[in-house]
Parts: sequence; structure tokens; C-alpha cells
Amino acid sequence: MDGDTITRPTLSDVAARAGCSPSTASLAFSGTGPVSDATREKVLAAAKELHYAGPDPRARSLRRGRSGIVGVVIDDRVSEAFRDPVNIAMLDGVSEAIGEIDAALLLLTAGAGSDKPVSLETAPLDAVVLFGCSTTLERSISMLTQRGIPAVVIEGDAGENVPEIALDNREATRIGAEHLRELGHERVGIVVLPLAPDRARGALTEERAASSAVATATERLAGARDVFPDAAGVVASGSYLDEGLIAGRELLTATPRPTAIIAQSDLLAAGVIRAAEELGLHVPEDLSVVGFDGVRVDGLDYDLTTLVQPSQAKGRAAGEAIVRMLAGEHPTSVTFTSTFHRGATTAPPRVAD
Amino acid sequence: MDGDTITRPTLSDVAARAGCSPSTASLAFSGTGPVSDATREKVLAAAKELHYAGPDPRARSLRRGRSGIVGVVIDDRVSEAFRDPVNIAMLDGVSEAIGEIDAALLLLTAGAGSDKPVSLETAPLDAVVLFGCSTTLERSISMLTQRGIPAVVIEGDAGENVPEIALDNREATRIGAEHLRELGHERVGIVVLPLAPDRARGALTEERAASSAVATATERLAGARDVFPDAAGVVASGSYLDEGLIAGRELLTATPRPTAIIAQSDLLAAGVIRAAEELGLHVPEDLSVVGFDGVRVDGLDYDLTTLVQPSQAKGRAAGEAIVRMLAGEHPTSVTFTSTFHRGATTAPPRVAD
DNA sequence: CGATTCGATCGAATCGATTCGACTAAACTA
DNA sequence: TAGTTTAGTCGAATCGATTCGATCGAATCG
Repeated sequence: MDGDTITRPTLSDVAARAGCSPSTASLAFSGTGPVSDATREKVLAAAKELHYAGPDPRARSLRRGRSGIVGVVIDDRVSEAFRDPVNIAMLDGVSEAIGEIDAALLLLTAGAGSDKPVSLETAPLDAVVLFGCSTTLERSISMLTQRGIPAVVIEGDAGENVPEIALDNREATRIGAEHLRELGHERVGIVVLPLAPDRARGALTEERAASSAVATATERLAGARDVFPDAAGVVASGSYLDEGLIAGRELLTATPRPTAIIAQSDLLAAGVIRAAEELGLHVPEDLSVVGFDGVRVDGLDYDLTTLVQPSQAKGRAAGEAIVRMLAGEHPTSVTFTSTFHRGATTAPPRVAD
Repeated sequence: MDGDTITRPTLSDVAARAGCSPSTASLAFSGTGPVSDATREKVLAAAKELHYAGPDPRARSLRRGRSGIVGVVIDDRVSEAFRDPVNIAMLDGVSEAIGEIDAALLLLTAGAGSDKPVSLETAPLDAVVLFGCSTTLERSISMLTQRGIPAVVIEGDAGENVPEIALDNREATRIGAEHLRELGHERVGIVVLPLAPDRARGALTEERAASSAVATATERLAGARDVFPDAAGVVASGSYLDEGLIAGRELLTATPRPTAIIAQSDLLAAGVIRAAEELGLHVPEDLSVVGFDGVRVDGLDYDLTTLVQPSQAKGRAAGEAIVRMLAGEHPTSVTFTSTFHRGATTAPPRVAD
């Protein structure tokens, strides 16, 4: 039983045993074309006897030109990317949509770690969804078009022929900011998502803002600046609660202290609230906080005022676009809209200081 | 430019243009075998002119017998599976380990949704890592052995020839339970991970415990029962904070109320603590809580007493086992050990009631 | 100077299935 | 009954690259 040189049976072997030609056996297996019941049963029986487990996917995909695999490119390592519930929800959406054509997801990391997206070049992909992927986007796209592999980008500009699943980041953030202004806030701080692939943390300078490579962060920043042009900002190194905590401490220990903080994600917002609590500030009386995403942050006791984005729907839209591209259609870009959720973390600023 | 029938160039086309045979062109591309610098450059130049993007992965994998793809089977939908940080850490470990052979991860869901693991049968896999996968395990394994695809199972018994990455669930839980007993606890409640694929919630009966299909939950339960044979239990429907909250409420409103709760995961433990807070109980004075996993639960203010398991290492071990199997070796099963972390959520029970 | 080796290249077989067109025999129409 | 359809089967080409063994010219060696 432990001979290492066991060769698996091929369809031809099965056909030979069933007493028919390989072509007929193929027909019997795939269900395409007319095959008599008798023959089909003979083929199936032969297959069972030989322990034939069905056609080899490699050969099949060569011939068919399809592999049934859709790539998902994230530019982080797995553990980082999936700490963000938004990414998980989007992935889930993609997974759901492409499940309908029985495709599976290949996880590709194009990130800092590997200098070359090896797998993008060598994986048998039918199509690809790019999650943001700021930096490597251009190179990845040109690689894919050269290979003739259709792609969809979620939040990121990829040029004319690549459909994009976008979000109204700027408008949505502006709505949140206007909400704060209407409440009477004037000194507002902003916690910004990473602006560059190096994920450097620190104060937001005009220089950094200008050289940003990450569309999402830039757009949301613009939305906040539309209403509060002079708001101070701190750039976080990721969308994590801890980062929000650090950024929150920094913003809240400045003088004069802001009366409200716009965080570019709910996780950051939760961290900001934690920072406020640390400093003995009450939310929303002493500090109003607005988030973004609308994910439920485990362990946050507040009903966060935030912009709820349809993450799962975005993923599904991306998946559906893929399905349509594989069917030969040319889906167009879609922009999703966030909805403002007024929670319990925003209130008018305290009059007395 | 918009003709739909553009056929991509093949290696033969490139060879023809470079004035050599396909075999030589192949050699030039893959780096195998001796090729003169002049020829190599001609081939590369021709490739560039024709916009040839490198060998077709499908053809290559057919010939080579390898696809560079490792499957990861989870029996949930993506959004569920990745809510648990342990799974993410393990996935990250796998990803890291197999990255060394330039393989990528194919996400396969074998779960309740699809009645048949279509992709397991039809994906061009070199090897597979099964994450738990209680129910479908047997069928998946037999399918894979039939196909001749090596597999590794993380926490789940898969038979003799399949290496397993295990954890000392029972012993570790017992250590946590003994810690509680040493502190003087006698009335202990247990929050149990799902015991069956249907993820039914509810009180733990002997019947349910006996018919459990999930090794992890059963083993941890046994460890707790080793010390507290009569402890009451509640089965959660997943490893989430919310589930811990529900289970915690149930256990803590029983009479007599337990003085300590053993939760089978940190997320569940965090929920239990939340439930205690709701009821005005102080942790650890009124209630001791022990978790499992050692993940940092965002938003939990307590330093949780827990059993820290090396999730990422488990994943990496699985990945390394895969790498070795692909190299023709026969790695053996590995059992990892959890370490007890005494945090601030356990204390002696209050004497006065 | 003839024999041997070595490096570079090529031809042809191969990986395992799918698919198109051709062929046979049975069933149907006029 | 001759002519036409149709269901069932088969042969052969094809998908695109890899690889083994053979070949050929040039360089090395005795």
C-alpha cells in the first residue's frame, strides 16, 4: 500500500474499462451531449472500480480555458487585512456572488512582504478582485490586462477599462461633519487612515495629505475638510482600536482640546472613545465622536454615530461584476452610498469650558 | 482595439518570432537548462514585442503536475469563520508557511450552505488544510485521498495517514479549572462552543455532550469536567462575544449562581464578563472568569485569565507539514501546548453570599 | 590530427481532458 | 421502399507548455 509510484487512473483508463472511447466517457461525466443510459452507467461503474475521482482539474482547465478560480488581492498580510471587519464583509460578499458560478477564492497578498506579486503571474485565475491595493494597483492591473484576466477594483482608481466598486467617501464624511457643525462644533479633530503603504503614524501635515496614495483616506479627509478646513489630524497606522486610542490621546491632549473627533473608521472611533474615557471625558457631553463603516465593534458600549457603508453589498457587487465579465459582458463601475446613522456619541458641545 | 476575438500569444509564437524552437523558448523562460545569453535575450525581446505575459499557468500546471495552490477548507461562510481571531491567526500562519514555496491559498467553504464540496472536487489543488471541519471531515478526506491530494487537519481526527495539528485542549482546560478550584470555587459554570454543525444554542445535556461532533469543544469540556464533574453548562452557537453574553446571562441567573465560569473561548469569556456587569456583578470579586485562546479581545478592559494557545504557530505548522508533504516527506502529527495566563479575572469566591 | 566532450538547440512525446466533425444504425417521413 | 432525420459513438485535433533524448558544431585533449 505504500508504493509511492501509484499513478492515478485517467479518463482513458476508465473508458477502456467501460469499453468505450475517451470522448464518450467524457460526455458521460460532464453531462454534455447525448449518451445512452447504459453507457453512462458502465462508465460510472468503471470509474468506481478504478477509484477514479473525476476529471483532473488541471487538464480540464487547460482545455476549457477556465479554472473556476477568482483571485482576491489584498496588500496586507492575512492577519492584518482580516482584522478589519469591513474587509471580511466584503470578502464574504465576493465569496457569495462568485459561489453562484461555483468558483472559489484565491487569496493573494500583493503587499510589502513580497516585492513581486508572484502569484498574480503564475496562478490560474479566471478573474481578480483588487481590494484597495493602493501602491501595487497599477502594476497589478497592467499585468492582468496583459494576461487577459478581467479585474474589478474595490475603492481604487484603475483606469478606464476596469470597473470599480466605489463608495461616496467624501460626501458621506461631509454629511457626518455637517452634522457636527449643526450641533455647534467648531474645533474638530480627524483621525486619518494610513495614507501611504508604509503606514507611518503621526501628525497630519499638508505634505503628507498631498502625497497620499490611498484613495479612501484621501476622500474621507476631503469630506471632513469641506466642512472644517482647518481641522487638525493624526494619521493612524491602521484601522484598529489601538490605533484610535493612540491617535485619540494625541488629539485630546492638545490645547485647545477639540470638542469633536471625526474618525475615518469605527474601530478608530472606538479607540478615540477609549482615549476620552481614559482622560475622564464623557462621550458625548465632553466629546462627540463620529465613525465610519457601520460595523458593530465588539465591546463598544456606545451606539456610535457613524456612516454606515454597505460592505457586504460592495463585495457582492464586485463578485457580480466578475460573474458578468466572465459571461462576456462589460459591467460598469458602481458607486455605493453610505447612510448616516445618528447614534449616541454626538451631542452639542459643552458651553462652559 | 475592441475586437473580442484577440487570441493571446503563446510560447510558440514567441519562439517563432525569436527564431528558435518552443523548447528553447521554454528553457529561456523557466531558467532550467543551458541557454546562451544571446538566445535568451532574443526570446525575452520577442516576448515583450508580442506582449507575452509568461507561460499559461493552466498548461504549465498540467505538465508539471503542480498548481501552486493550497486549499483551506472552513466549514462556515467566510464572514462567520473570520470573526474568530484564532482562525485568522491560523490562516495567517498557513499563508506564511506556504508562501515559502510560492503557493497561494484557495478558500473553500465546505459548510452547511453547499451540500456538496464542489470546489474540493474540481479545484486544481496541490494540498489541503482542513480547519476543524467536524462534519464534512470524513467525506472530504476520502475525496482527497482518492484524488491523491495530501491533507493536513487542524484539530480534528482524520485517520491514520493524515497528519494532524492538535492542541492540548483537555489538559489546558483542566489546568484552568484546577486554578479555580485552588482558589476555592465549587459552583462553576461552563460556556461551551458549538457541539454540532447545526450550532444549536441551549443548555448542555448529557445527551448533547455525548453526541458531539466537534472535537475541540468536547475535549475542553472533558477538561473542565475532570475537575468539576457536575458543572452546569450552556452551549453557545458560536465563538462570539454576543453568544457569551447570552450564555452568561443564563448561567448567572440560575440559583444558586456559580462563582466562576469557564468559557471555551476568550470571546465567549468577554461576553460572560459583559453579562456579569449587566447584572451588577464585579469581576473577579463576585465572579471569576477563565477564557481560552489568548487572543486580545478588542474592547475588553480586563486582563483575562486564560489558556493561551499558539494559533499562528499552529497554522504555520500546518503549512510546514504541507510543504514537507509536497516534498515527498511524511510529516507526523504535532500537538501544541497552551500556556496558562493568570490575569485579573479570577480570584477567590466571596465568602459571604 | 582524430577522438572526445560539452554546450546549445531542436523534435517529438506527453500531461489529461474536451470538443468538433464524421460516421453508423435505428427510427421516421413521404 | 427509398430518403431523411436523429440519437449514440468514435477518432483526431487541440489546449499551451515542459522535458527527455537526439543532434550538431565547436572546443578540448591525448
